[in-house]
Amino acid sequence: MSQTVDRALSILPLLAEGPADLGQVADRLGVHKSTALRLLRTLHEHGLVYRQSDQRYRLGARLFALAQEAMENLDIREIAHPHLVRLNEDCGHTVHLAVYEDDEVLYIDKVESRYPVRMYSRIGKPVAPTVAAVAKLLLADLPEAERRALAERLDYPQYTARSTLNATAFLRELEQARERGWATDLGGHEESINCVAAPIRGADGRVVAAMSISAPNVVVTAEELLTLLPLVRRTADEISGEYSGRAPVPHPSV
Amino acid sequence: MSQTVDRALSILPLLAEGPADLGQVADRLGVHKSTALRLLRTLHEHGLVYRQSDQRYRLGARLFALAQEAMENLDIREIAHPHLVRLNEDCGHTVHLAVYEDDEVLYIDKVESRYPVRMYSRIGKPVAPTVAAVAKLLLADLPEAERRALAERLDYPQYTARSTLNATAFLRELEQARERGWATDLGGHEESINCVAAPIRGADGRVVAAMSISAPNVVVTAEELLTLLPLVRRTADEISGEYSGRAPVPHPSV
DNA sequence: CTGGTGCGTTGCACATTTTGCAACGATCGT
DNA sequence: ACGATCGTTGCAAAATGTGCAACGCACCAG
Repeated sequence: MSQTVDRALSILPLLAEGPADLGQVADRLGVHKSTALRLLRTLHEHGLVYRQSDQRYRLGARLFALAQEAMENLDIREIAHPHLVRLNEDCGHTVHLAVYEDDEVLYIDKVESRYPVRMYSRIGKPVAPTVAAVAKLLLADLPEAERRALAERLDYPQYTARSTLNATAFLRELEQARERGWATDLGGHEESINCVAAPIRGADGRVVAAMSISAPNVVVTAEELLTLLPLVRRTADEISGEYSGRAPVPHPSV
Repeated sequence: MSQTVDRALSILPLLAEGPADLGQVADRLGVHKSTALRLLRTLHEHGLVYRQSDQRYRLGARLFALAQEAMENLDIREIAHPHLVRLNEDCGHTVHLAVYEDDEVLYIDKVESRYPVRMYSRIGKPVAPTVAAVAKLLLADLPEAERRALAERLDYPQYTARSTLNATAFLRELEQARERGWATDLGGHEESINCVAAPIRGADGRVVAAMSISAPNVVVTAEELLTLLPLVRRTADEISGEYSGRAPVPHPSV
């Protein structure tokens, strides 16, 4: 807990909301203007913050570069990508890859169903953890204590009538996902969108990532989407096998 | 210039190279392990750094989220995107959107080619400033003093036989780009890839971004690509108009 | 043209924060 | 089971960051 660094880093989410001038930053940090100035200067030297022509500050270019490099270093992503593309070619729907990290679930790769890509557009954005199919699989694999603590800590926004209601219901869903080895989100986030997801496991059997197929009701019904489940699970298992370094892996004995 | 913050931020590019343990971080920072530990802890609390299961550190999730939000707040990008998509539909090639910021040129949007052969580039990745067509336009608009200083400061890697040779040649290219209002990269970065680019201007006439079409020789020759120049320029002008506020935009006049 | 207001910026003295040390504890491999 | 390696903690010294007050500058109104 370094106070100075803590203050400096607090500026970043603040600027993520939009550009701000020195006074605003100082106010929201609760420090003197001169202090805020020095912090901003340091951030600026590192390219994390940019000073636009009207002298206001906003997030800087290096942030993109860093996020980019970080992404490239995720080897699950490297390995999985060709499989995701192939799955997309087979079924035509949107394919997602997600990981869990520090109370958050986030997409790290995506293959669009519609146009030839606009990659990284939503990649990196945190996912609604209580409803997303991939989130259920990732959280279901946490140690029980942590899982329960997290379930209590989360909010349960009612995006739709089918959204997960509360911690109890959520834990039940996680249990089911863990037993079955797959999960769904049937209109829990957006009324007309369904997903089916399968876990990707490392050599030790722990879930390291999860992938899903998403499609709107207008294209395929939930029942039709469920028929793709074997395809998703097979793809996930192939990725698991490759990630573990071994040849195609057997079914996790459940 | 805050020493503590400076050290903490220096950790980020270091971890961007790949995961590292505490000792490695401390060594490369030139500080004591306990110091590095506290810095890493602070970064961790802010989600910029993640501690993986083997206890090594790597860049964290919030970095993605921040980069994401920063991207969404760039209104040039918002405005330009549909135009880029349309241009891509018309010509089929890869379309890029780039901005200049603090000595760096970087892509902030991209629409992939419909052709199987795609060029390698990534949103958020810094662009080779001495050869890229978009870079020439962006740098050509800098004030003369700054432009010359920058030209001297840059390296001139000889990616190919056609890469810009040195500062003098570069400044000449910038001058030409400024006069013509467009620029090209004919095999200057990768032997077989050509680009044509046009500038996007704000209400005051300053160049705020640049866009380009890129295509490999095997798909279209440089001459053929140049025939698309009017299309690129028209699209760029449309975006300029909309960005400047005086154009068919959602909100009517007030 | 002039006086005033709001903003970013600088030098400085104080003290709070950070630092390196050394010792502890855990984990892993032999 | 033992030693080596790595992460972690408390503490005293001091280096660093902090707030203050004054300055410069641009913009606006009188």
